[in-house]
Amino acid sequence: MAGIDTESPVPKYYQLKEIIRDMIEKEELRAGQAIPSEREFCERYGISRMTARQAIMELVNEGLLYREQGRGTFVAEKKLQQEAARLTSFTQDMRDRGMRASSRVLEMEVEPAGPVVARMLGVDRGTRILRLRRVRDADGEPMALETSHLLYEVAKGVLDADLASGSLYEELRKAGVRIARAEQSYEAGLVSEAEAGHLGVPAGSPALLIERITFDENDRPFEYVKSTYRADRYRVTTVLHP
Amino acid sequence: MAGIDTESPVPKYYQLKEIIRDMIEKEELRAGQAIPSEREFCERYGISRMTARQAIMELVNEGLLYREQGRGTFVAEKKLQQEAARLTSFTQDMRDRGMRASSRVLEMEVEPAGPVVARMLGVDRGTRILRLRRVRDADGEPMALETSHLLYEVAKGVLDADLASGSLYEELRKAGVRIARAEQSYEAGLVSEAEAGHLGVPAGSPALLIERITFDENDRPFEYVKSTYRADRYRVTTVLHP
DNA sequence: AAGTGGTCTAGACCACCGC
DNA sequence: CGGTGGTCTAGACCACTTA
Repeated sequence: MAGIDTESPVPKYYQLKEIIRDMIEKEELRAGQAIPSEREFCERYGISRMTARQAIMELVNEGLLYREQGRGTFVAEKKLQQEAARLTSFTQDMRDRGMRASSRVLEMEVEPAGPVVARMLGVDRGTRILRLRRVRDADGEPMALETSHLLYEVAKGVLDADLASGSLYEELRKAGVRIARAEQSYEAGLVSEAEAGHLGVPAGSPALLIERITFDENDRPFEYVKSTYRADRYRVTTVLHP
Repeated sequence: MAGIDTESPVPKYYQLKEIIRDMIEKEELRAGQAIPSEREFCERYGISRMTARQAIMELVNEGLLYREQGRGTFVAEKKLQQEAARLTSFTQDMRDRGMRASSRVLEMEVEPAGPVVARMLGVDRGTRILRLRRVRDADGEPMALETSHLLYEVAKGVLDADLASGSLYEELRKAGVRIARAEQSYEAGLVSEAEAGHLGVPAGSPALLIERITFDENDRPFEYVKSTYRADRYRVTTVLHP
């Protein structure tokens, strides 16, 4: 990417975005380092300042860069780049937190949907559901207790996968399920007697209860998950905008 | 908000943002409805198109509006607005949940920043801080206990505002503080002996602990808030994307 | 054809920062 | 002081939608 092609149907500001992204990816620019100034880009590529500005502002919005009045524009740290709440698997979530994820399957059964699960997944009561109950460990110690309810039609392709080590989402993606979005809720609760042993904390300890409904690309829910996270090991951070 | 004040130090594009936000809040514009065109705003307020455009683009980025090429710009549905977790005041949050917010001020003092507050706000220890401790009620019943630490330099303009009924953010916005983003974390915990009376639940009840650092448009933190929400009345929902 | 948003120009003045 | 980003102007041509 040597320069900007004026003849191209691709907008100039977009070409500049790609150029800057490339520079960062190739580590010509490192985290914390200043990128060339707006006026510098104008001269170098023969574009107007507003155009250079649009490219830079969009990258700032995406979290790749940050600006400081009077000083310059800088490459953001990786952790700042992941600001927005992303839909990730437990495996990826733990990796981001610098821990190693593993799992132990407690139960795995095909059963008819009960009233709650049927409502959450928008299917008739009695529809076949794969229920999967797992202890999720981080660095070998219990982090959460998780119960997934998957549409059997979707999940049957992953029945024989090794769910102890691998990621369910990884398996689903290989099976052609494209995840579009999820609705997730956070609530505080207490660890029950039944859960205490699996989580390795006393009953009555605080716990973060997370519920999630995951939708495929046709906006159909295919998974309903309830998790109990140990409050002493887990917190959620997000960035909010006005 | 009748028009745009050319003499004001507040940028024109930001004044226009406020005007559009107001129109939506007062339901002069409803979800799915088109807002005036860019050129219409230019004429109405005597500003250039790029300025009107900047205001609109930022509101699109924030999820309040969406644009369709050749058709116009429209007000987003509420549920779409909340897709990316939005930064709202307690007052607005309760309104969205169909409840009426009110507050009781427990403490309000100017004091030097301690080590934790100083670190969270990125200032020197001893910097003057306005500490505001409030019970936040929803429909007249306790919902949360909230302690705000505000930079005194920023907060002094709102000292005499009626914080019992009004929104702190509303007051800050009137005072010219422009909120850019916030970092918020969720954690589970238990209600302490000291908090139990204020919240109207027994000590040891589950509680959602929310911490927030709010940044102005220069990326300077000006507020650090710790809140304890009753788990039986409050849960947080967000939409995640892959 | 008229109106919308999408892109772009070539300037301008300002506030802030570091030297 | 010179350089940076922040704001703003008054135009321009384009692609797209709707009528």
